[in-house]
Amino acid sequence: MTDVARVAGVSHQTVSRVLSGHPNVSAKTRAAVTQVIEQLGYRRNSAARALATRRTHTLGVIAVNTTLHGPASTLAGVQEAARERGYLTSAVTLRTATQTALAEAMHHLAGWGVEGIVAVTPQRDAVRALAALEAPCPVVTVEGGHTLDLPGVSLDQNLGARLITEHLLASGHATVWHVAGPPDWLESEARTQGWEDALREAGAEVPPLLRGDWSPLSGYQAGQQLAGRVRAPRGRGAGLTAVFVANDQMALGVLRALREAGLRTPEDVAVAGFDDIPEAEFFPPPLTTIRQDFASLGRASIGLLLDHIEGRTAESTHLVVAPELIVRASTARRSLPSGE
Amino acid sequence: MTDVARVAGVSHQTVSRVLSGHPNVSAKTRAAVTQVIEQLGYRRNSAARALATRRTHTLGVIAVNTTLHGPASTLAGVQEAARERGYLTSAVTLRTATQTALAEAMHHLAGWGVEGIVAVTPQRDAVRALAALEAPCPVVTVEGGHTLDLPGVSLDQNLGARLITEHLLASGHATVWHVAGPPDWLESEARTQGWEDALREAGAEVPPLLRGDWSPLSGYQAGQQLAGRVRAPRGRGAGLTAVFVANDQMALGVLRALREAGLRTPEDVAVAGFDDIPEAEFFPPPLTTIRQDFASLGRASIGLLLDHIEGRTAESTHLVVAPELIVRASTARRSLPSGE
DNA sequence: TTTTGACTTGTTAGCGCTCACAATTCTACG
DNA sequence: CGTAGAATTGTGAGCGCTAACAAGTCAAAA
Repeated sequence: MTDVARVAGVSHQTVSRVLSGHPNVSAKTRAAVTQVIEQLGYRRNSAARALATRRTHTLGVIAVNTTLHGPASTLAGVQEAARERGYLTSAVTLRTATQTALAEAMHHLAGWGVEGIVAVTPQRDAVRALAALEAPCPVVTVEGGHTLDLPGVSLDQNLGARLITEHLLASGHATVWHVAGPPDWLESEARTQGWEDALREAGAEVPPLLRGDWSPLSGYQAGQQLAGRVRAPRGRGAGLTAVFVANDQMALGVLRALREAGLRTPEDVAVAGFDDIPEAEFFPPPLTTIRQDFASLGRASIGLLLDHIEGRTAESTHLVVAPELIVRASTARRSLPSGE
Repeated sequence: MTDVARVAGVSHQTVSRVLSGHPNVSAKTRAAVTQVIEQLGYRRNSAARALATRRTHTLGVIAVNTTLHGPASTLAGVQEAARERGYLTSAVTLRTATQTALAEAMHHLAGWGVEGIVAVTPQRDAVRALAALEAPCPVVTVEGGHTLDLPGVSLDQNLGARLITEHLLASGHATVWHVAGPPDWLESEARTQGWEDALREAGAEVPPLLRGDWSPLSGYQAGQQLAGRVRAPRGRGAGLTAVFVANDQMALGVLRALREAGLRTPEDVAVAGFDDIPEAEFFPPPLTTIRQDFASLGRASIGLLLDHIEGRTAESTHLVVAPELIVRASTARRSLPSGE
């Protein structure tokens, strides 16, 4: 910077002013300095800047399971939004969101002086641990629910589940079964709740719940159980004609199990998923599901976080994004209620 | 730091020495200082440190398409390895790897004083652009091929394709068709090459090439063409009994197209993929594929990069990792060659 | 006891930047 | 033409840390 100042024949402070876009610099000086900067290929040292301003302009991201479609897309949205607004992001990927792992991640980020943290931790325990941890900076959660007082953004999982369930009911099914995700995931619970609410409101019977762990394998196992129920039409499983699976990956497993049991989708059993992963359109058959705009979710979280950091009091500390129902072949309308 | 020094009754320099693990500090002093640090919850300011040492301990990652399984896993590996070695990573996600986008990303990272960059850019043009760009720091590529003089790590795509092809030939197929990825992707070309080599070595006919763009949709379209060939057994398509698809997502599309055309997998046409995405095991039918250890790839790239940065002359500037063949139902052995 | 050398600790000067303030120049009006 | 007020530029200090050197301490050898 001193070099630039010398060559341009001004003080280092003037160079600094040009770089920061300070208004009180004459057009002539600004042009001259800009040209020298260009010519010398000078770049302002961010460490020195951070030291002097006490602002690192760095944000941290803590995420679990970033190899999955949802978190990965969210991450991309977060990064992009932060970059646009002049911040550096650094992500820490956790295998499991234990209290210690979270604390360690936060410690790591804090060591680098991050000014804020976006936590993509959709598990109830993780959010609780996060709230318990005294953070050295503002924290915003993505899909963290709003039970605790952490600000955050989330998708209206409940609404999504209702949309799916109502769609299936409207397609002529007497009721809808549900394969839920792990009970400690907030998303999982919200989807289950939405499903149950929609059934009750429609006056439909609420069948027993099946659970998986989001993996295709667990969906497959749940699917085998479901297939068994269909085949034994007496008792509680009677009338199993539609299933809402809590995510697309498990739905893939369910579809396989049903197929192996000789059941057709959607003729014998309609199946719907949740997430709209890119593969969903090519499942056997193409899957009805709920599209989540993860990237927007990520962007929104950055907006919220920067509102906090940069002092704009965010009136709404909680943003909820609406989902979109994508209807495909796996829930094609049944012209005649079966079994009559 | 001054506070810590005051409370511990030593100079700030001694505190610095304790923090840096300098050997010449008496055990007693070290213990005392450590305790005060603990007590005050002191954390060394990384900006000041970077300013004084002229080392930011920050690495940049440039990646395309991070929402896909491969890049996302690689990213996770990179991050983890860097964190273990005391570096901060910052990722920039690009939609498309154009020269300008790459330059901008590099500029962004350079502005933050990154000491090295890992580029996950598997496209030929991207690597070329990267090589042309004069980087402000060492750059290591992942899946960037070794045609240019950028150091990097990659998986032996060629070998993977050979394994698949040889497996299919060994299963009793006269030859193997191939649905390739986009021609400007290095991975795509290497897989095509491996397939072709294996066929030639086995003395099998090399059928015409089909191409997709990695998406399930493009696989579906390719699958429709393939199905047409099977149905019209005169001419060049005769004997189409096995297909090697260049990635699992396209394979999903191919499977759907074949199924819709009334062809059974593997009885009528065997299908194999590449990548081993988590869903592959639950495809209809479970997909034979090549498993890639993306996380190790990411870790290896960090190893290579730090070798460069920290001055250890890396003898091998190019690492190649071996893939693993995963055999599943989609290529079940055919007991009798069909059509005889 | 004295001296030597190794070990331990303290002192000073920046790293490259921004902030607050001082100094200078320019503009406009009486 | 003089001067207030604004606009522009320069000066010095300091952000929190480490590198290099200086100084002090202690043990063992002479």
